[in-house]
Amino acid sequence: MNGFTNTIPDASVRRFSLYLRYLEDFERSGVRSVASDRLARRGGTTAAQVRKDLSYLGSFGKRGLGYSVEELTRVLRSVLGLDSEWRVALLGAGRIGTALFRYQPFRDRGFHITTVIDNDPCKVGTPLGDVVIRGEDELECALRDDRTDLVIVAVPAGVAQSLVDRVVAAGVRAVLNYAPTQLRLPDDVALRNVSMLVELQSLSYSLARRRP
Amino acid sequence: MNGFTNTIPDASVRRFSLYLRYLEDFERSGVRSVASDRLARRGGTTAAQVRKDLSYLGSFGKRGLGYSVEELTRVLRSVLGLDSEWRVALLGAGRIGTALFRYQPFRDRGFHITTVIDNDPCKVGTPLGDVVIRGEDELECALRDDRTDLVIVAVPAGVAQSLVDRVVAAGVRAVLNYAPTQLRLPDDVALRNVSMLVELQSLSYSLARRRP
DNA sequence: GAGTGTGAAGCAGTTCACAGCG
DNA sequence: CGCTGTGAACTGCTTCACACTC
Repeated sequence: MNGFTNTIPDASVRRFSLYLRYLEDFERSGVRSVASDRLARRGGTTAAQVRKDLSYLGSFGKRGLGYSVEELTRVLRSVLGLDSEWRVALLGAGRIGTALFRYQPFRDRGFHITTVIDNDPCKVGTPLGDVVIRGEDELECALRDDRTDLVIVAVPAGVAQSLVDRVVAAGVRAVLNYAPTQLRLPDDVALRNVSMLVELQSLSYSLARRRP
Repeated sequence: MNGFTNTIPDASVRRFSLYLRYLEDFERSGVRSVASDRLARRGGTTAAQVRKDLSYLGSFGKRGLGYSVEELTRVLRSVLGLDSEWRVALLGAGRIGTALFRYQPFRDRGFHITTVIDNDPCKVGTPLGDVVIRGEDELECALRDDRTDLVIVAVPAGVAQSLVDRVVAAGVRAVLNYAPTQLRLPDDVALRNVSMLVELQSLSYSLARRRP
């Protein structure tokens, strides 16, 4: 592995998150070193897959032994950008938004929700945890003042696009979208869609196939 | 297309959900007929992709014209199993669980949450919407009585596996997992994982790459 | 003419298999 | 000897290109 200018497949990056999760479990149970096939069994992949994924990051496995849990954890954290504290704005303080706001794993990983925006006048000015909910009209200045890196969209489909346009114009370069709509963004903005309905419907597809 | 015994790629099935969403928008705005490149532009794919996907379902486009919005909607609904009413059990009535319970798009699509299970004694016996929360000990009989087709897991990672083992033993064949853990299931049980952390971390990966 | 349906080509991610290091 | 790291083969999704139909 030349160690630079490589493009890591998206699928591998997503698996890094999973490996990290397992490694933290291993670390907690005092395991110091782990081989690719153990990681694979834990995560439902294959040993070759694990090694290929990790080889994108360099080569720090010990042959005949495996990977140092501590070292691999550190590398994955760093690659995934979990060394930095990311400043996150949450758009929408409805049920989904609130649940995300309080979701502990986000906080544990250094994602700090510093801004919450909602257009309901009853909510504006009230606190959500340690943050005061602000109105839509304050969007731009909130993003600027809080130096927002990343936005989580949890508003109804109808208003998502126009809000996100403003977010992008304000310079944010990463969007996690929970709204059930396809957002149009410039190419240089990273976008991830989480569609609960797509997942659920792909399950009902398998159920429907199963008993014809 | 021979119309039978074909395996539709998973990626296509997931796009079906998206196409359906767009078609419903089109239907609402009175559009009767839609060409592949219009669907593609709406969803950020290519026209060839749309046609290939739809060709798995048979061939009912009109050459020179496009697809009937009404017909295509009906076909996609049927393929995705949205004609049936699915009976869903929700495990975990915490913040995530509650938000999912009330999530309107699920209800609109015929996913009916008929059972809610939580192990918090304070919650057991209290209502969540139109359903009374039941204790963990009632899991098996609840699944049986309600003839559950599908289970949504929204409990902490630590208890997810053991609960799901019981769910599978009770005959449920589809699981939507929101718990941040890798579940081990028999091959004949359909599983979809939704990991909010994986998505968020893949965004922080792109952010970290961007400004080295 | 406009737009579908589809083999064939292209490409990306996965798996294999083995040389090489600890 | 065990397990990594990796080119090479493979698999499966995507894109292309064009014959065909309305």
